[in-house]
Amino acid sequence: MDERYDPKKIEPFWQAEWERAKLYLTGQDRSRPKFYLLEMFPYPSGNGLSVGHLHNYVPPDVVGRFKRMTGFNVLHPMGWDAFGLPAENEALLKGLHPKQTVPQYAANFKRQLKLSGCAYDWTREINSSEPGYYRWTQWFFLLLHKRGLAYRAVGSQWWCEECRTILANEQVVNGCCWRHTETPVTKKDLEQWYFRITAYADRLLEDLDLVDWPEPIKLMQRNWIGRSEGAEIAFPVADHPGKEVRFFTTRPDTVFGVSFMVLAPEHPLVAEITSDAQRAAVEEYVAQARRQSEIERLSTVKEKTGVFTGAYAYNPFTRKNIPIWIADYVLMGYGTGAIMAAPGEDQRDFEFATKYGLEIPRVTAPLDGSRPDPGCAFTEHGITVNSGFLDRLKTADAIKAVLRWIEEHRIGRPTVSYRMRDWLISRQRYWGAPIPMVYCKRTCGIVPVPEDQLPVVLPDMRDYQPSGTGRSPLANVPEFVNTTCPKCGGPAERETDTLDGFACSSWYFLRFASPHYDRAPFERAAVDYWLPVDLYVGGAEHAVMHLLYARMWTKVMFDAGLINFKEPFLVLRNQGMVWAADGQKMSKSRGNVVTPDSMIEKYGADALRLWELFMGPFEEPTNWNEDGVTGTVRYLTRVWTMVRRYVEAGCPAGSPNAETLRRAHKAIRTVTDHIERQRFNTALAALMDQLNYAARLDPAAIGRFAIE
RNA sequence: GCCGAGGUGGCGAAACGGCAGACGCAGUGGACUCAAAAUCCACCGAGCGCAAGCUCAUGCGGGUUCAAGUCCCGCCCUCGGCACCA
Repeated sequence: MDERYDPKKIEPFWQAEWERAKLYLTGQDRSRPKFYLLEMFPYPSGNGLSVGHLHNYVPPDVVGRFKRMTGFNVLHPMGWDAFGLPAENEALLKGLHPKQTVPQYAANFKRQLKLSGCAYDWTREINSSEPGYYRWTQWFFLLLHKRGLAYRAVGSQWWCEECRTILANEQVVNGCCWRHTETPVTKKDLEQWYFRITAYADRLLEDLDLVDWPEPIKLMQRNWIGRSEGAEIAFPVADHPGKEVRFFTTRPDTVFGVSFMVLAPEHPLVAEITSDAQRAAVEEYVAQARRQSEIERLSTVKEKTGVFTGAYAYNPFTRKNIPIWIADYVLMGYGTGAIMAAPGEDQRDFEFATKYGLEIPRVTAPLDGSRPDPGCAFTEHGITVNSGFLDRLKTADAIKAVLRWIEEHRIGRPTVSYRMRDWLISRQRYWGAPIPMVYCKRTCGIVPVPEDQLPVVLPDMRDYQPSGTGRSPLANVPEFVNTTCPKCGGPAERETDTLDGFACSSWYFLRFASPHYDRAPFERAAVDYWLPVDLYVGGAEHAVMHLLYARMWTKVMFDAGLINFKEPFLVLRNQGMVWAADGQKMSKSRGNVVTPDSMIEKYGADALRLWELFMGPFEEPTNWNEDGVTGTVRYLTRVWTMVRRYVEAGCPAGSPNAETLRRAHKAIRTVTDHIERQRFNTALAALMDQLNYAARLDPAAIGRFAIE
């Protein structure tokens, strides 16, 4: 044995030894308990992994090793989220092709993870951009289509001018594209494919109770889904027989206080009811609202604007005609795109009414008998007043009474509204799984590609730049586009949009159970054994993207009888973000990136790994600071020295005294407990404490027991 | 604006309502060395004291309790999320 602790000698030797002994292959003995450990699979970037990324991989790796050593069959795989905007944008920026960059970058990630001593079963490596994988992503599209959960619709949708593609709502962050955080998104009208995630809104909400996730993440999902109970009611439009304004409200008890109505500028009724006198002003306002980017809309959030349409609606409760306005504070995408305005009880309506001199009736009085503040709306529940048959009822009872009334008079019904919209999955981009649909030119219309004809292979294209016209670059490949209808054999064209990259990551956790299976996306028996994931680790930034989508797909598969569980990730933990030493994001352009390679060169992989654990609490954000690595190097050196003394003493069997035994047991208990609760920093502290004690003892006094 | 997380030594941080600061980093003194590095030993929140010890300390102000970093009420600050959702 060497004199000194020298990681440069030890680590390559043992890493080669692990590989030779196939030590980290997934256990196959199904009589053992299983543990499926998964980190969110990364998109392979040319920048390689930083020590910040490693904070996502090393602590879970410790859990995996711990579980393996305590008798579990561990599935701990790794793969590449290779399709989608991040990979394609990076390749475009470098003037390269993702078909070359992705495998190259993935190989580098793999090299770094191995260098860092992470114990993955690399025989299960997957890459979502390979036909053997995306074949099944397409298969899932067909499954959703078959189940009525994929549909095509025209709509005004978010468009990123940088990415030159439509984005889903979840992928718009602060009014900007999630990949280009400085580029405001704009609206574009296109016919697009959607997944009906809203059909799962209630189950996505309820089943959050089944999982052990960080509360803030659950809350973000609840808010994103945004369930509201209320009523949908229709008021007739005066002088337009048969026309009515349908609206959603959560406060039907305030109907007697409705003094005007507001439509979203995009509302289809606007063109039909606008009076000649108001037409010019209305059209000008609609055009201006359309031009506005999301950012501009947000920046003017305080000041309400709108225009009178010249039309009136009839309020059957007050039996008065009330003016219909348009305003961009009413959103076409929520409810019905129209509201009843109760300015006495809604602050937004109050501000609007104040600005445009509209009537502000008061129909809810505070419970304590005081008068509402005349300077703002009274938005709390209270006692209904000035409201005919609702007078003197408490808000909750008034709501019930109105619901009965509107159902009796057939002008409305109780209903539930959600903020979440359907998931728009068409991308006008090259680097994704082609949507497996065909448009028959003659008779059959939209036809799904038969399952046995999958994959619809992504054609090779040298020039894969997004066009910006709203059509995917695939539209420029006639051999791809022109095909025959699978139904009638007549001439047909393929769908040229590709699937959102988040489709790939909505089922990858299943693929790892049987990554090479080629008769279905997964082998049922393997999935029944391994799934759901027991510990899932990744960043909180995916709270309402990947995590929501993957939950939805899981429920679809459950409904289709493909799997027997409802939630894919039983336990979720978010590692804290590691910022650079300067408190900023680690990035090449800022020159503040620290790579695992350089750290390992200086201190060794084990010292780096321990420091990743010891830096601070796993789930807390932190700034990178490598001063403390000295401590973990020292710790490893002391362990080395102690073991060497023990070996030099001839490995005595030893006879530990009661105190030594007590301490050893306590340390084992603490370390076990803390690893299981992801308290890696304190688990290591307990080990250091134990070393401080044991290092003072005579080797003969402790024996193998305390050393181990 | 709304929702959430957090605020403890010079620094990273610990702490079932029970001796605040475990474990480390940095620092100070010592041993070893011609010397340095490494290693080992001791000290290491602030103030007073030769010392035993005393006093003050967990963002601020109140409260509950034999006992509060921890529980309750009201503020301040930092970070994260949502952002006119009717």
